[in-house]
Amino acid sequence: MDTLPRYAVSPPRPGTSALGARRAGPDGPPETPGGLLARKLGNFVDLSDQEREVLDDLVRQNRQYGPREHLSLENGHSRSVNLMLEGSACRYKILPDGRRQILTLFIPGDLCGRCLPDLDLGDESVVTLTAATVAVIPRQAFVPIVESYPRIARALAWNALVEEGVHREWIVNIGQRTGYERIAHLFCELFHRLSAVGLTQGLRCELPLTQGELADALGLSAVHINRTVQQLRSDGLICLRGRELTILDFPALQSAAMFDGQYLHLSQVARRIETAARSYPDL
Amino acid sequence: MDTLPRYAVSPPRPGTSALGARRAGPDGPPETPGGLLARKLGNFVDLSDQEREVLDDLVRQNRQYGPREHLSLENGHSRSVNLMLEGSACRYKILPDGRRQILTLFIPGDLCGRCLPDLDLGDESVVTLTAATVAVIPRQAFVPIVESYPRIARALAWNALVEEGVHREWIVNIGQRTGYERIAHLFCELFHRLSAVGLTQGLRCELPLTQGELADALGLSAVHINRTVQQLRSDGLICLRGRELTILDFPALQSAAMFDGQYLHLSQVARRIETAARSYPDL
DNA sequence: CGGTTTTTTGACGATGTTCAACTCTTGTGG
DNA sequence: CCACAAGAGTTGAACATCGTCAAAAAACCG
Repeated sequence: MDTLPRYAVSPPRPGTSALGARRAGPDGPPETPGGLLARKLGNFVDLSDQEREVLDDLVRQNRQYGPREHLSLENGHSRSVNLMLEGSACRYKILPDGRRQILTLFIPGDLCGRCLPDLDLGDESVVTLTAATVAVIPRQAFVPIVESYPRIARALAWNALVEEGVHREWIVNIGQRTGYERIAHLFCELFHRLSAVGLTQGLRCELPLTQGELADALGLSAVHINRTVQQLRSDGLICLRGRELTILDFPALQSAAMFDGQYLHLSQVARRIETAARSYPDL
Repeated sequence: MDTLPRYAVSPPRPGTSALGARRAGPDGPPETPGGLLARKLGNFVDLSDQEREVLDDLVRQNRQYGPREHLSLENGHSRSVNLMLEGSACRYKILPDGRRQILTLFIPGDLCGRCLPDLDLGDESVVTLTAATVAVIPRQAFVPIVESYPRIARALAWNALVEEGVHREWIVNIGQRTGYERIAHLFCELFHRLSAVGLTQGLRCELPLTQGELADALGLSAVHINRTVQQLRSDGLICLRGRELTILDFPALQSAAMFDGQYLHLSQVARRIETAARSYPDL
């Protein structure tokens, strides 16, 4: 209800983010671009080395934007799918009077656009939130892969179903939780997802949104976001300086948010975070 | 945030509704049970008579609950899909402290549960909101049909995509619109969807939820729903007596809600409603 | 009818918004 | 390197929206 969609169509915006500078997450070797997709899908299905390679090729063989640009990504109606490699983006919708609702957040590893069938998305659009690199993969390129590799097909289908599950969880979040709980919940979700692609260190990660964008994602005003974040800080749950988010007390944050990560289907990640939370009791 | 999930698991509830008593909608012949599914999917793809028959057989050949019972429908994790024939149902999720959010409303013609792949839905559940009749179709039964009838396959896929689109629209609705706008928007959506399956007469339909359930669907309190509905009444937009909803001024309702039915992909319906709105300027 | 659910009402309080100004940071260009 | 501009974060005060509690009235069901 605040920030007007200034970047609705395309004008670039000064890049600020280092989200995506993945040298070596605490949990895996440095990645090839396609490795990111393999890692993401590996959360849903065990992939063989060959299958990983197929995915890697898929990404390598397709056009890739240069690093760190601000783009206005095409929406799902187009003939291609965007794989986020670095940076973050969102899908949003604006009401006639300018209010904007962010519908989906995309972080590295996320596919924005459905791989197989897709519909005209109407008045929904996609823009980057930070400087970003994306691989643009024609939808057709998925067809032979899906036909020859049923496990990849299944993983892609699951990926889409999980994305839906996230939407349903957002409905719960916005519909039922207070501002305080909502923010806590989004932080939990983001941390889990970032961790799944190796973009966290300990209990620290980069928050891929400004407070104004948080407001548009959570259905709150930017001012209220600010005040509530301060509340979270003074309650000792998080430390947020600039874009750097550190979770100081993960159990407390999760319980304040009534967060249950089940819907993300990232169970290994959940376990890893739990141990991290134990080993970094404070910082 | 009000009504606790009294029917969370199964206990039946006195049937009240006549939703689904479709003799002959103003827009089509009396239907066979499967005709309802054909009509629904026909919104997305033109179906041949043969394809309609296939769908009809699919429904006829599979177990069907007797009319007018209250059921606790299994959620999508199960091996079957529920086709609503009469009555209404919803998918919901409850937070640990009892707040409930309704995620999806099902009306006749809706499939509750994905036809092809599906995931464990976690802590989401489905219950009927009124007495209902559903056809329980094993997921496997779809496989041969999808393989032999690509147009049906496409229609089913579209159906799923539209359902997702509805979820995204609900996020916008709950996140950005005021209570007044939210209710108006849901009324518009429901009227369109009911009209698509022939469950409206002129500008009248049966509202398949109580005010308390509306509250849980829209993220408002039941009291606020009540007051806001009164506002809608006194503004001359609707007439709501019991479960009977009459839309008195469709253009005004739509514009108050900033409703754009595009996301429902029911364009023929939208046109039909428009003419109805002209021919029944008042009642 | 008699009990139950649903709708309605009132008073009060909490949560969240608006507007406007100010500060801080960050990136840019001189 | 510094000055500057622009975006982002922060603050206060007034206000609107919406929730809670409690109780009554109305509608509905068997």
